[in-house]
Amino acid sequence: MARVKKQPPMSKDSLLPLLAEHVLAHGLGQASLRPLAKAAGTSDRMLLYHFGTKEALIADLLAFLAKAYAGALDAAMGSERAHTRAEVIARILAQGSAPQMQPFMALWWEIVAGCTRGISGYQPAAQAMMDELLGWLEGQMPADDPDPAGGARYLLTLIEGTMMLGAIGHGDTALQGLLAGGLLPA
Amino acid sequence: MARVKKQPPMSKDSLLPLLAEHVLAHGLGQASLRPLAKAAGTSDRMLLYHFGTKEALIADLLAFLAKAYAGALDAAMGSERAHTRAEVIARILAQGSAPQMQPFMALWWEIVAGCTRGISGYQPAAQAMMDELLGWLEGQMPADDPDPAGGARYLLTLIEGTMMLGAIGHGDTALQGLLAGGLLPA
DNA sequence: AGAATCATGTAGCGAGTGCTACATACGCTT
DNA sequence: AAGCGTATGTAGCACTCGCTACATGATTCT
Repeated sequence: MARVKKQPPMSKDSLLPLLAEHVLAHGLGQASLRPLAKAAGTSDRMLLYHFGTKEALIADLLAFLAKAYAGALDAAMGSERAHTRAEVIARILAQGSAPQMQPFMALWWEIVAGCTRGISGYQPAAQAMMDELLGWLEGQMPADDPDPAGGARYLLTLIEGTMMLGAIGHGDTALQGLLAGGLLPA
Repeated sequence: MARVKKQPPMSKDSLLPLLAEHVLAHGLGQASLRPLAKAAGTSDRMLLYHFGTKEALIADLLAFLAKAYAGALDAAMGSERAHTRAEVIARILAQGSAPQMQPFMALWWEIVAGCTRGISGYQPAAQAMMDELLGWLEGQMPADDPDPAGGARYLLTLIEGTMMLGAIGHGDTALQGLLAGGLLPA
């Protein structure tokens, strides 16, 4: 008789992608155990069995999302360097508004808000994501840039400011600023 | 017989400052009716009586907070202009980390997150606050600045990026960036 | 004075929350 | 085969959530 392996054994590793998908789609703030469990095809009971606590689950989930973000960045990143700082900015802004990055952007501000409230697990994830982005930026800096490390940090600051202004519907303001700073082609 | 005016008549206007205080102290995400009511010395019943709905209450509250933020900015702002863009940045960063601004900063990221999730009432409040800050910045630009309007937007973008990186514990990164951009004294 | 409107208190509803107790099936070791 | 630890289902607890029904003082209008 064909033995049916009813369940491939369900572990943190098998659950996290499904949980991440749900959180990316529906937000971190409203994520409660039962909807999360439903999205992962299991029960709240099982989530707590595997993660111990909702708090621990969220912490694990954020760490997973940070890794997922790194992967998405890798996938979206072009390999050849840019020639000017303006070109770097243009690329990353284009990439930041790409559809597959949109859920991450929505999640990002929830994570930042969580950081300021001191919720455990948020800050490490946020820092990991920023480290990743900064690393990518450094790799993208023009070969002849006089100060690639400082320049990358400068651009990162501008980019994050632009993203925030975009999030609240002030994107024009940021673009005008970048223009005035000579960081966008006129 | 001395007639006791038991209650000065409790209206939206009298409630909002107390509600705002509670939200600034404890965060917007966790704000639920009963704790809010307790902070305002009344009951959830009465909050709904005056505001109709929690959603309406939050919208009113955000509008009130935007005005309060404008007031706090006015109070904190020096009247004389700066002489260089770097000086403008230094002033606003100092002012942004002032103690009386701290609760607003904590609240700010919750509002941004709410904007990205499309929650009603968040975006107008966020835009009002940014308009206020941008207005202040324009007034602070050096008198001999070649492009005060564009420059203010450029600085605003940098400042908001710096604030965000500071919020997640990446403040050093932003400062190094500003340094590399020539916007901080070395 | 009587009536109507406003303001407030008490009590509760139905839904959702994180989490737990208990029972029980499965697979492995001995 | 016996026993045992791991994985899972069922039920529920105590609590909070936004909100509402109902009653009742207080104020104002006619």
